Amino acid sequence: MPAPSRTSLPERPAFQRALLRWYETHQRSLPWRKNGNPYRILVSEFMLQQTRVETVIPYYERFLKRFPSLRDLAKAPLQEVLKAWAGLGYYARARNLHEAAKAIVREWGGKIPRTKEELLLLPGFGPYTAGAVASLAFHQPVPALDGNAKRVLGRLFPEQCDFSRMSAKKQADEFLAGWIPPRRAADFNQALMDLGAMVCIPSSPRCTACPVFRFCATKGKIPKKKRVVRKVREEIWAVALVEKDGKFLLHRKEGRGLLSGLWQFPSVAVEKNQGKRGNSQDPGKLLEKYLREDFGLETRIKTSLPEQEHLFTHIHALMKPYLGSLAGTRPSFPNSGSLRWVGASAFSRYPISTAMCKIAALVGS
DNA sequence: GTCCTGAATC
DNA sequence: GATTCAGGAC
Repeated sequence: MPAPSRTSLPERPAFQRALLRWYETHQRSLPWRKNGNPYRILVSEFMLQQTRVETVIPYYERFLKRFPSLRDLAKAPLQEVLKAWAGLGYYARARNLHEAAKAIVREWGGKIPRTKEELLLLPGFGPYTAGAVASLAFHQPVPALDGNAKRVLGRLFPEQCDFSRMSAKKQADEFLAGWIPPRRAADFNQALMDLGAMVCIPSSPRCTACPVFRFCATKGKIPKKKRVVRKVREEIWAVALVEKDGKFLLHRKEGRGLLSGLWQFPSVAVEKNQGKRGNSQDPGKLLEKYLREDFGLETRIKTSLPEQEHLFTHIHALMKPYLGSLAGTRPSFPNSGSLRWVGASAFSRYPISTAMCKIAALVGS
């Protein structure tokens, strides 16, 4: 393969010195940076996928108290892991982290693999997370390009690191590999990310505070970011608050889709174009039908409660909550694995999404 | 395309 | 109050 282009680029040692010197005095003080513990770094990197530092910190602290070691995490039930994750979003990350911990115990004797290639084989590890753990925890000289670092490189070296081009992604990775000081890989990668977070910010970068301004090709000129037009679909969810003796029916969502593994009040999607040609779309009736067919429960859905809205990346959900009760003469009282009667004060013992917490709040929690 | 949430900004 | 933004893996 051709060597990365090194023509018309700054002296690497000078660039590295400038960046590392800045990092020594300006680095962010983050809980997972305190003692270089690979497990703590691994947990933080999973939480930091698609999630901002300030959001992660309280979850991180609680998670580490609950699962102090990789083996603690590996032997815990998924439900416990999800409970510690509830509210943080992107719950596949929690599943992947749990699966990865189990795989590391099973296949690596509980020792986190040290190389990017080995880490990439584990669930939930993509190029960034594998590079981050390999470099930050094990000081391997490999790239770890998060959104911040990509923006920094895209501005510093737009020719070599044009991340708008798909084909250039690999090229940029190889380019960066040649710039990592072999003995300071962790500091160098973190310096790029911190620079992106604090100085080379998305809009109005603070170029006067930049330690590598003299190496920068664009001098803060913001490259036009491609507008990501994502289409959001509107959904209406009928949500059943079935009450019995002060307890409510909770249901664990199965599968691998949206909010799977988390507990919710039994819900069904309602067609939007209701009312036309009498296609029975009364939310209450739909819920009764759903509860009867899927859980064998005869219920009476009654009062409607105030609608709640929740916005996901790709779904704009309007939740219509209804109070209901059991109707059958037989006391059907399912407390199976995925169906429970739970008092409002005990909701917090279950992993419940932020969306469903809005519903839970209606009946006091 | 699917998967989430909270903060920033209009 | 509604929209945008920020952040990776599969």
